[in-house]
Amino acid sequence: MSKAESKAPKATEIRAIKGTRDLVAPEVLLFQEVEAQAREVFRRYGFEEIRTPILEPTELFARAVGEETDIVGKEMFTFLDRDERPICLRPEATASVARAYVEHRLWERPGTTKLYYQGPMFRRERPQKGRYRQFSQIGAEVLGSGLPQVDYELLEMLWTLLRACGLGDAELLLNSIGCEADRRRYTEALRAALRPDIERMCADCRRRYERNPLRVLDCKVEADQPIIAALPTMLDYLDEPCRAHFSAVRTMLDEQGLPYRLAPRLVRGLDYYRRTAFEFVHGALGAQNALLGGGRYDGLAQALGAPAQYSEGIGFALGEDRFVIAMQAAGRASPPRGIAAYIAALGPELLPRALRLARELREAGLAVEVGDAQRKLARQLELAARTGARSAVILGPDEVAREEATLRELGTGNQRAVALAALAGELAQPAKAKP
RNA sequence: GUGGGUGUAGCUCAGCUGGUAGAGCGCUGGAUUGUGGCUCCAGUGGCCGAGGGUUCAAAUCCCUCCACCCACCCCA
Repeated sequence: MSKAESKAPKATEIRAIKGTRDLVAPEVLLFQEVEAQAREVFRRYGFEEIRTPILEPTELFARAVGEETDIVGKEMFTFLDRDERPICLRPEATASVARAYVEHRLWERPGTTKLYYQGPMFRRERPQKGRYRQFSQIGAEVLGSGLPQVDYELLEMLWTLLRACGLGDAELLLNSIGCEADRRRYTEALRAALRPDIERMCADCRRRYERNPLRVLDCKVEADQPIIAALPTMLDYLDEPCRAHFSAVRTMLDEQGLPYRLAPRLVRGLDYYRRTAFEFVHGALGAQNALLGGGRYDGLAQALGAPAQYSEGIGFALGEDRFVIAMQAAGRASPPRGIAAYIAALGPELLPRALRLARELREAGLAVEVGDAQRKLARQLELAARTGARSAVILGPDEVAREEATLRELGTGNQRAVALAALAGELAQPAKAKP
């Protein structure tokens, strides 16, 4: 290459779009881990997977999540399709699941509908720790039952999942935000209680006072706290059915010994929530401390076209990106690569034999890596050790002449001659012994 | 959308009051012929985020822009 060429201006590097990122090892292994644990736990609780489109009509979220919410109002990636219809990248999946529930009349199938999902969601917010414009959620929804026991079982399932992932030290915050009428009465009560003090509160609270007084409750400004502490609590405004429902859920949690903290100030941001609302928080997450949130949304399915008697629902969404941060903070290590054997052939003329051996071992179910046969043995062994292989299979002219290989355990350095035909069996042993 | 912080080799960072760049790790090769994780040696690699200004001279001072991070709002 000439100097002129090397000095040519470099094309500007193409980079991932703001708020999106590439996930590679070791991080991606933890994502796989959460997903695997979730699948297993969900299976035990009778959930089946649903895969809904990433693209949806914008209208769906406007109707289900609420026109006035931040998510719909300013955070959706929405655009006009070629036929001029507004479509968007889904900002969450509960609305999609409810849409599918209605579209396929899933209530006509026997039993309660229990569905889980996993996949990317999109919100156009300013990125920060644990918050991305494309992020992954795992969630589950129970549709067609309003029994308190369903709420209880869902929370129990979540505790199981958290523990399986090493996050048993998370905290469950629990509240009931009542039904629509309760919320209206409470909102009025809040406004009335705030009226004398509102001028002394922070600018955000003054704005919330107008738009959504419930939000005043989770204001973090120190000076406002005494005022907030004196405000009436939602729980005093629940009507009898809502109060009974909430009390039944709490009784079950107490009976079964599952911990939670009553959080009368916990408010959910999406319009469709009713009654039970919850959040699991974890200390490792900085400002975005919600690992997972959810609640009951009776009536959502009806708003999308389901018959009233089948429109009860409850679900949650778990932020995988945040979950993984918490797992790392909890010292959860990524699982090792698990290469069973690294084949080191000595010289290019032995490469075909090495490839054949690798093929046989792989057919036997073993993870195998083949080294560069032109490199000297020391180098190949070094790479073998550093890629995390459990053992090296040395294939030199001497060994091959006897239809053998030298099997070297990389942890201990012990090695011995093994017949090529017996290698698969030998390599499979330690894997079985592993916990 | 608003605030604050940071931008120097692939990564983590040094470069004081201006004189066109360094370390550690990594990567490549070597320390006699087939044995790694240690050590030693050598090599590789940077228009010092971009553009403009001040100056004899700028990674270092000034301005603008951009990117990333953190926080607010809100949420998973």
